[in-house]
Amino acid sequence: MLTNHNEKGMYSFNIDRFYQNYLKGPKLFKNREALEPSFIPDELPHRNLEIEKIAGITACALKGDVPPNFLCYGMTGTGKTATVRYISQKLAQHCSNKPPWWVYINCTVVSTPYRILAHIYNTIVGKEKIPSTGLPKDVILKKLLGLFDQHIKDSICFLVLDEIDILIEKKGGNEILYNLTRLNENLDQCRTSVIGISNKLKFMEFLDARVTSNLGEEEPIVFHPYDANQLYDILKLRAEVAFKEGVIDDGVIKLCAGLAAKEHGDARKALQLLRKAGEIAECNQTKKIMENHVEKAQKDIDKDHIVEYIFSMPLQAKLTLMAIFLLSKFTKEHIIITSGDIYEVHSELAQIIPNVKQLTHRRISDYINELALSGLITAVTKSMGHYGRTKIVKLDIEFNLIERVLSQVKKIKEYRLMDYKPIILQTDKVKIKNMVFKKLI
DNA sequence: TATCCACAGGAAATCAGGGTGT
DNA sequence: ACACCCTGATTTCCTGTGGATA
Repeated sequence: MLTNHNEKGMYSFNIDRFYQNYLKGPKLFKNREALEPSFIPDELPHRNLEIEKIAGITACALKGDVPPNFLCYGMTGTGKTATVRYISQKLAQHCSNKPPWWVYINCTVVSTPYRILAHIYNTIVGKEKIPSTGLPKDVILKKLLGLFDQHIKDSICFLVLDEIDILIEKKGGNEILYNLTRLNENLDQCRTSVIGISNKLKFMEFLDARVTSNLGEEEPIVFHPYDANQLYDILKLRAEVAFKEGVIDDGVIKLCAGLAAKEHGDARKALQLLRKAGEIAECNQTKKIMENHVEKAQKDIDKDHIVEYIFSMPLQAKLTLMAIFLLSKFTKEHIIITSGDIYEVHSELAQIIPNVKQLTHRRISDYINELALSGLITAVTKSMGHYGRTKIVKLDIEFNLIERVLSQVKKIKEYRLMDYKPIILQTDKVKIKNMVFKKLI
């Protein structure tokens, strides 16, 4: 990422010269898409066992029979989605009559029962026929059944539910899965089959017994993380497609593979690393991708994730983070920040910005948990004995980075919150409490 | 040893904002 | 205009709790 100049205007970036030089520089990429997560290569190394199993389960679709529902487990970047997509391509190639339909549903994006039904319907029709809200669920289900029989006559439709675990956490999740897994009972002309893809191995425990029996007809297929050597093979193949000849050495690919292997063998991450390294090298106008580009890429990716994540949070979550930031900013010693403090400061901030509601303890508590889950902060519940039970919160990423990101948030900039000193910190309340707490810890 | 603090965090209710069909 | 639907954010109500202190 290129640095923007800040409000003090010390650094200014000449975009025209940058583009001119960039165009003059060497071109490293041949086919950048090959490093995208959506890209399906001609072969998937080290997933033979999984491919074999899924092919076995789904083969009967070729003869017009209904494949059983099944599940794929494995951590992010272990090739679950890619394998399923790969199978779908191959199946279509070998189908003599009507190839099966495939509807992909990413449950992080399409995350409610209503929207899943609407998404399936709209995908099959190819148009936005069902509105984003408004109709009763059972009405849509009926419409969908009608559509299946009409539109997919004498064929099979695979419903792929990616990140299916997200669904279970929400209310109505079990119900929609139950409905989807027994669609066939209400269909005459067409048959459906559900493929669930999950990151969490434990998610079956949260399923209803009725759903488990529908979905667990087959042994789940487990995708194990890649090791460094396997990641190397994957990267090597993709790099050959993505980069021009001689642009990247084996050593650099090995480095990417090694770094990604440390993070539970995530192939998606490895590919991202490789692409970013290529982009950095291209920006630097070097002819080859070097190891230092990979190192820089690694740092950039981490930072980009953080920045992107913070920007994507709702305003109230940003203000909660802001409260934590201010608490750590205005206290010289290493102070102990509790959920109570955060609530107080957040309330102050909410009063400064018009049309921002002051939230309850309960809600702030949830936001703190979300921030902790995302890795921006650490929050540990601790009992202070007579002084009650609370959460002790600590910022977990670079102070400067948080400062930089938060200061770009519109409302925070508009109301000059970066320099705001919370009233609670102007009293001795926090200080006194901290003296007691420090002794206890 | 009972007490009591300052919350944690689950469950259900409520509200607002998007929509529908009649 | 009206009754009703779905969703996401938040509130309300609630019970639970670790351990210093009286």
